[in-house]
Amino acid sequence: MSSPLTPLALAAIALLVERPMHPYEMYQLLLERRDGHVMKVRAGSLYHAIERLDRDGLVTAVGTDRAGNRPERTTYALTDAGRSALHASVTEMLRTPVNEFPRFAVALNEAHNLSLEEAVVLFEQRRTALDAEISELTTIIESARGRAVDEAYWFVADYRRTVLAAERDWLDRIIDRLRTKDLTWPHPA
Amino acid sequence: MSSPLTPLALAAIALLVERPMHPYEMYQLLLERRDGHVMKVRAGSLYHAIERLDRDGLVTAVGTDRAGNRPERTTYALTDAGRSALHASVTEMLRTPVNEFPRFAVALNEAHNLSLEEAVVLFEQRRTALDAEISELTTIIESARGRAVDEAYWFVADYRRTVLAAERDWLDRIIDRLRTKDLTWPHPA
DNA sequence: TACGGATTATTCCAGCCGGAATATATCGCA
DNA sequence: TGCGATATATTCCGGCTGGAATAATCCGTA
Repeated sequence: MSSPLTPLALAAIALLVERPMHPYEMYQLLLERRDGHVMKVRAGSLYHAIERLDRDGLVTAVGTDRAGNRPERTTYALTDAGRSALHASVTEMLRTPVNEFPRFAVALNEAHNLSLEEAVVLFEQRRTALDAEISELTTIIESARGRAVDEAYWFVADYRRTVLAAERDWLDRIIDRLRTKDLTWPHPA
Repeated sequence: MSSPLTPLALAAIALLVERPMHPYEMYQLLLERRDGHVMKVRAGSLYHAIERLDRDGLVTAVGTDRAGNRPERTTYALTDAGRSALHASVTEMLRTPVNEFPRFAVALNEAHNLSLEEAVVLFEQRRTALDAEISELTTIIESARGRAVDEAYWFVADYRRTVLAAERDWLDRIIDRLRTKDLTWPHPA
């Protein structure tokens, strides 16, 4: 019926599987659980996402409460349609790879606008930055292992690390081949 | 001054390095050169992008011509500011890795909402689809090699293939571990 | 030569995102 | 007890994307 759920919409629905809550509570939980590593978590976007879910009948307002004179908080609950949408979305997103056009590929495609020397330096800098990210992910993974968390809750970190490591290794090969002039480069700009 | 160039804006500027042209001509060239493999090429977005580049002084209208009674076509040329912006953007995009939050990672993060059996099937289907994409990329690479094109013009395909292969290998390991129950899965929904 | 379909070329609109603005309440501390 | 800083909670607005609408011309063909 509707287009596939946006990441934030999916996350919101997944939280409502646990229990009804209001948007700001979801926002806090997403930050606490470090979902920011996997998607962009912005309060503004979250409110918009929930508004759409409500409009489309995937969640429903179950009441408002008010603490002090703060704005009313609307509590939302999951509907059956929402539960199906979660299942359908996750299924589809796992099953089908889609090219999401990473910016790095765009840059590679235009890299010939730079000189070979410039490119080598930039590739080296990227390589270093990737190593740092990979280390961070390793720390996260070790910590989760230590706390004996079910692997299904953190294997996304292992996935990310694997892919980043592959990019780093590719960069290493390219840098080496650029240095030895094994890889031909067009006349610099 | 302005925020980093969008992929389409970058591509437009890169085309104007060759010679001045009008938007539709850029659009055709982008399709011809298969830039659609690296970014989303939509005519509507391209016109918007060029409008912004013009507003920001990175390109400038150098005249209009008219063939028959068709709408006037405005030809654009690159400015010095545009040339610098191209260089700066490519430099920055090559140098600094940014997490772009791939949808697959989002789905992995919510995969525990499915049963282990469902997940295995979906992972297998994804694995198969990835193999097909990898083959396609290999064909493209072989063809470019055969035509002795400078490698800098197609190494983005090699990059994509490398990353996809890493994802496939990761999936293979996960599928195997799920089958042998080596990887623990939370109580299914 | 009349017609339909593809090509050429651009504009428009609705949707999503995200930074900023807004407004109140609470807490630490001097 | 008064003050600023931070947390709570939501709304707003501007920007980018992309599908659809629009419109004229060209081309093949019957």
